[in-house]
Amino acid sequence: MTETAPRVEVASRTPFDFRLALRYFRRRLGELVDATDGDAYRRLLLIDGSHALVQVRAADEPRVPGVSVELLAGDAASLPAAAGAILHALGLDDDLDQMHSAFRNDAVLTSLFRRLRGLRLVKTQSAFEALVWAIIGQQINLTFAFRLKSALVQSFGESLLFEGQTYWAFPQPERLAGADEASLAVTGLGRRKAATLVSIARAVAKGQLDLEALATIDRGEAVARLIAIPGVGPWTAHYTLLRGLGDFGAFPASDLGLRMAAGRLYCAGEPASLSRMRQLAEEWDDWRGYVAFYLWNSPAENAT
DNA sequence: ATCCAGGCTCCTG
DNA sequence: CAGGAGCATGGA
Repeated sequence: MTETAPRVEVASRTPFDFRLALRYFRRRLGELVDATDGDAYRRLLLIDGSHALVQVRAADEPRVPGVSVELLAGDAASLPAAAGAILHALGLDDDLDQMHSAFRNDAVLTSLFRRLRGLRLVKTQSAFEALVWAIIGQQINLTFAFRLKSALVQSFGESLLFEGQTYWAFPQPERLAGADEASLAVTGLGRRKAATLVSIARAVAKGQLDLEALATIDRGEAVARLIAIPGVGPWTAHYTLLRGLGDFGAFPASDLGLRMAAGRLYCAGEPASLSRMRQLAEEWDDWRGYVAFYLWNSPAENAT
């Protein structure tokens, strides 16, 4: 079975709590791409065009924080790349100590960091994945957004059957580029989002749009380029930079969930106003996006 | 039917 | 640049 699966240990900076990452992946039932199985996270990656199904668990030795990455299926040669992808996605190199000390005089954030100690910003496997997910999630409730994502994944993503379970990779732009807008709209996306997704997928597939390269330029310029795409606004642009490219200074200030969570911490439960959000973002400075991820993971029932 | 949901666009002051 | 009116598309 899996006893002989190639595997590698990947170390993390401290603090790190794998259970919080797992909880994030489990936040909605029916998630196909980021799969969980008990205490394990499983994901089908495409590495150099071939399938690599990885299983991630907390490191065996709890005194050394990190994860073990096992290759359940695929070419053993792809294990290092897979481990690197997981390291990045789980944010194991993010310097939480630096963030903690930057806000050591901020009682609210210090309490939030303590409550979610070891939580790291979960990144997507590509900027394209974050952008597509953001577009799907615009102005609809999250439950419905997850359903739409599943439909998209099952139509355009590659899959692998392993031990009776089907695992899905997030759709490649090349595949989505060939989609028929009309039939995409039928799945509930709506004409506008369908058109936006297909046009982005085509631009990426043709090499006209290099989303990963946005990480190498000025944030303002990156946002401007994303917003130039019809159907992409500031919220989508910032979400993409944050979750897709790990730009901790990106911040979707208008996000409803953020405004609610910030409201619980700062505004007596009322959703924080946009101007308040901007003010908080100023305080949070280069860590504003990372703080946002903490807020998203700070549900009402956990509020102090 | 009515209001809401992890917005976007266009139009005003 | 801030604030507001439509707009789209299902859910509860």
